[in-house]
Amino acid sequence: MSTHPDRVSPLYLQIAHKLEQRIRDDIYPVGTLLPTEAELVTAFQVSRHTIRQAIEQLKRNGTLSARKGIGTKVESRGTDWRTQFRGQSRHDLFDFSRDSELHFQTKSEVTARSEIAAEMGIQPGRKFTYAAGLRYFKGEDIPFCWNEVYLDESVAEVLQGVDVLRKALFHMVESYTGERIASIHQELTPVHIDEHIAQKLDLPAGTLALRMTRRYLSSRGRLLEYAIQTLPGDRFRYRTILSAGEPKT
Amino acid sequence: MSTHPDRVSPLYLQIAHKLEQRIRDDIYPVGTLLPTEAELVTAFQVSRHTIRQAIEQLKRNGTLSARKGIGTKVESRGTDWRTQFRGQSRHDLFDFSRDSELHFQTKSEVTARSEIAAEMGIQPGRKFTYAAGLRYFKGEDIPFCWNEVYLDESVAEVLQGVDVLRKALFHMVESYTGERIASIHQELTPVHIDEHIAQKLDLPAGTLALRMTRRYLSSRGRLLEYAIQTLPGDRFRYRTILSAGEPKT
DNA sequence: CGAAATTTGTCCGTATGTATG
DNA sequence: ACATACATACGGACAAATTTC
Repeated sequence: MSTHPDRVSPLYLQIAHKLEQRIRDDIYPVGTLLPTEAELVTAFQVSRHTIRQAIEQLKRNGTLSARKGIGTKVESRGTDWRTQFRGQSRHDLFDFSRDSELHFQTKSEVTARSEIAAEMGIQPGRKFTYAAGLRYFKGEDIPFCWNEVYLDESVAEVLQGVDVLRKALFHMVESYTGERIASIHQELTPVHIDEHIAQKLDLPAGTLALRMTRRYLSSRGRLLEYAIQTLPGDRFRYRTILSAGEPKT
Repeated sequence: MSTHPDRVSPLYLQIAHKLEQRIRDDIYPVGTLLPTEAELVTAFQVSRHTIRQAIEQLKRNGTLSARKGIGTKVESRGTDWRTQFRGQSRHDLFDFSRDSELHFQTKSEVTARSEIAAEMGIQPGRKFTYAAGLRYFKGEDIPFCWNEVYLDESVAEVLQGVDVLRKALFHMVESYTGERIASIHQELTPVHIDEHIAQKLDLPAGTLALRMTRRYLSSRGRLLEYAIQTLPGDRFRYRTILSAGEPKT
């Protein structure tokens, strides 16, 4: 019926988000059991397959866990990006970009000088497009992160005319070049927010933060994108889940 | 050793393993496309759903990636997280168990009270063995990290009589129980080092640091070990590679 | 102790949507 | 315009683990 061809996210993701929300709202408190799959099927009026896909998502990031004969348990409300950033695979970066928006404030052409070149791990002198701005969660007014990006001149075009970014930038780079980003090198360090950024984020200077840098490399090892995020530490945790190959049985 | 020989693993896992093997054997070399799902269906004589479950597994750990209209690409030779503990740089946190030693200073029996229980994600009242000490790189005199460990009483024996730890504790737990640690939940936050720890590390109080917590869970979801590391931020960075291609330093 | 009910896990079949070439 | 290939979504059936009676 309502054939709305609007580019909506898949059903199972919509349901995953609704479940997350209900967990955050303590409708499904941590430590309790989720309604059974059958109940969710009738509640959401979708197939069991779709429900299981949604639950699968949330199991993967540690929000839920399930056991045969028992049910599905709420393990944490950790999927709120405001309090926990999960990172383990490219996919998590997609999720992150989809749930937030990056509003650029400045853009310029720069040449990497020695210090920043060393930080980026490249030879000095290469040209980049630099862009920086605030990242907001969709539907919120308060920025949660200061975001800087260096984009290699060979792919700088993808940012032309873009004021608000709603997708993962590296995915746009992939589409543009037709080549896949082969690896992403990520670093985390604790920092004090400097005055300039503190002002943007409306925080006192010197606040604790995580500084996350990512180097996006092509399959030939060329640095195509370098991104820096400054994440206030009182509101953020970086979280990963390392899981062994063989699940329970 | 072979305790449960007659337990059959699910079809999709068997297929996932076969695919992994073929990738390791260069039958499906890195960088090439896997046979299409339809071809795999006829090759393995299972439903497409099962093939997709197998591929799903391998996409999750970065072995495969897929794009609509194109195909499924072999990204790397499958590695579970155990192998990521090896072959990293000296400053990578995953190196700890191999390159460093943990010298315990205190050990005691504790009962998890509400605050710490909430932090650990368990019910209050459970008993643990608490141990804490300094971690040194092998051959160095200066400690680089304050390390605290909570060990569930069911496995507390592994620490008895141990003053210096040279192996990964969770490996010892696995050997002791014969059960594999199924997942590790890791969190990173920026902190100021408190006076007590600063003294141990010979640093001024208030120094920037990374606080890393790890929750080691059995396949049943039971918390067996909880570890906290406080890492001075001026000397350390947390590095990871997402969706790793070959890490050719 | 055993049988039944409950709940998640696995597996199959089918159809349609969407991005790519 | 068309074929290809993965993504999403529906349906049903039985297996395996657990709790309940």
